[in-house]
Amino acid sequence: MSEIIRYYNVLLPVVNSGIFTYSTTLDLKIGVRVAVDFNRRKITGIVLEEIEKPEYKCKMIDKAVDNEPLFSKKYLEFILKMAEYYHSTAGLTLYGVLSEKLLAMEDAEPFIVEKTDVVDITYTDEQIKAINSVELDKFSITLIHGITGSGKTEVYLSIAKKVLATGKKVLYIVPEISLTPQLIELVSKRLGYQPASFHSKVQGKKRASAFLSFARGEVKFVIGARSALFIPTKDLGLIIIDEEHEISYKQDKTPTYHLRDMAVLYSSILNIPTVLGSATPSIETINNIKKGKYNIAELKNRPNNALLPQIHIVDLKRCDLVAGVIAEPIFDKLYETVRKGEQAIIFLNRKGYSTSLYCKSCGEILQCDNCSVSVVYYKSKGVANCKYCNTDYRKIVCKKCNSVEFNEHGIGTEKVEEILEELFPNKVLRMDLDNITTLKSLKSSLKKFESKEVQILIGTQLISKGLHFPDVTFVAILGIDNIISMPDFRSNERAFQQIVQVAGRAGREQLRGDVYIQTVDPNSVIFKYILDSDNSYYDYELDRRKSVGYPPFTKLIRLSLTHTNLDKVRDVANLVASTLKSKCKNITTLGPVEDAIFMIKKKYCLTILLKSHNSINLKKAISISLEIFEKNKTGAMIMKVDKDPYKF
DNA sequence: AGCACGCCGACT
DNA sequence: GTCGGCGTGCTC
Repeated sequence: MSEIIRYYNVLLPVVNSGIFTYSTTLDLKIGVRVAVDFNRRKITGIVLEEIEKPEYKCKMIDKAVDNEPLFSKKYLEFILKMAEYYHSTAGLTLYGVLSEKLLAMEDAEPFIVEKTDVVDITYTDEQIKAINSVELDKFSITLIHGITGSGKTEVYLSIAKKVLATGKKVLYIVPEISLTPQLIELVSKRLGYQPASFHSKVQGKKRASAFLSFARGEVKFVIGARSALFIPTKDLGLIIIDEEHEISYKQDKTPTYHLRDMAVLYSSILNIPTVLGSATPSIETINNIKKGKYNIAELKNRPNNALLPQIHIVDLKRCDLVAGVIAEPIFDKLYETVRKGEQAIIFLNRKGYSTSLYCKSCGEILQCDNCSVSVVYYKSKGVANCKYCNTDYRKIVCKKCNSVEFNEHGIGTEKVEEILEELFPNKVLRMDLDNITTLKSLKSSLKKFESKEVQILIGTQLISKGLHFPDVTFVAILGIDNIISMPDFRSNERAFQQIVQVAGRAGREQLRGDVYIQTVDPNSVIFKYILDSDNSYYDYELDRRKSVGYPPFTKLIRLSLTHTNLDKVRDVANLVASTLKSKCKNITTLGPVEDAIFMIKKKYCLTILLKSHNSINLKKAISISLEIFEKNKTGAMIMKVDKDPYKF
């Protein structure tokens, strides 16, 4: 008797649809991984469904990797819906969220969970109310809107413990790995064991082990970055998203998904709760609360009755600068803080020594050879660097007049460090992505500041959130004008969030904090709302977005076209835009326009922006665009479709 | 995205 | 006569 041949659709981590049919004599369950031959290479895919014998010829499955499904049906449904939402393909989406390597991994060491001592705390009434407001046995989204230092983490962990008690698993997502040393310690104290962590710095065997152990349900609690959402966790019962407003939750490269939105989608499919937390929620989330889609619980006080810091706006036009960098009133206050033996944080959103260099003889600004941006000067390394293509320029020569003498312009953290080190020797520490490259360097820097070995911490957004230092009483924000002046409809939201988050580092315990912000535009509307310290900012911003027709009141799609040949990419972009303008009158088509950074890595970048209230109309427009593009593109021309874009 | 095929210029 | 540059096309 001959064996029965079955046909399965297999999801492969490749572009185009990613769904291909293979035959086998095996009886396979949906969600098991299989090794197959695809276009002359061996890859691992996931069984999606059994189908009737197709008309075309299929290859045989080489072998089944798992006996029992590693991926649930709901997980696969999630990937398919995610692909649909972002106008992408299931194959490319899978490729983007799980590396081929991780997918192909056959076995890994079990993850070892280290036990720790449990330290319980008592909760405030507000915290108890927030904890009890989350319904645990069904889909719901709850925002914990708590001021900085109000103990949001304790609320998440208490909810997590309730879910863990039912045998289900918990995923805790944080925006940056920098938050985790202090956080992991706290989580261990509450749970009684070390949580597994999963992020880009966990690689190789450790990554495989964390992935597989969580997928098989052996690990109950994982702290991770964005990518952790895509571990096919067994019996997931709760997703926590800390700092839900963080823009780093939006992934730049394809698939350009937003972590928060995908967590909401996934938890609706799984029928489980998601808890969002922030002191400065995104406009999108506040709008969803107003529409009744999300719930909210508020924490308006700090547990130890610590007061929120006092905020002072300093007009740069009306005061002298110390070393050309820091407003004199801010410097005086810093001096006093150090003298009293307290600690200070100086926040500046630019790393390096100077943000640009210009020629002493002809005034030409030094630009990167491959990208249309000015290069950042690093005095300590003696190089100028382009942050887009990462080229280092060691010999710095003016392209226009061959001069080798340059002036610095625009201040970075390295320069602030140099100035303050001279004024306060051995009391200054700098933390940015240049000197914090490993978890070890992060931990040792944090320890230096925690132990009060140094009194002044200078840093970029790396230090803006989640860190808790009891003796910081003074915070200075130097570069807020850089954020406010960005040509982006979200720039004032970002400035608001940045100020409130950084300010929240001050006076978290007994000592009251002071926050000083220096700006050339003290009348900017943003400062009015920060000084008001209620939530009227959100009403103002929602009104403004509505009146100018921006998200969350419309949907945006950004088409970005790139190619080495400007004429060719411009022709195609013009053709796509003009076709949309004539064929899709029910949406607004803007552009094409040259990007703010017109050339990156020798490729020209053009943007077409699509805007509409109606996602079906947008969907139609995208398929028309893709069709026109595919017909007319030449060579390696790329058109990226970015739904709900964050960068312009 | 890979990967191979194929067509043309440069070099032994 | 052959090596290899990269434009083109395909993947059950």
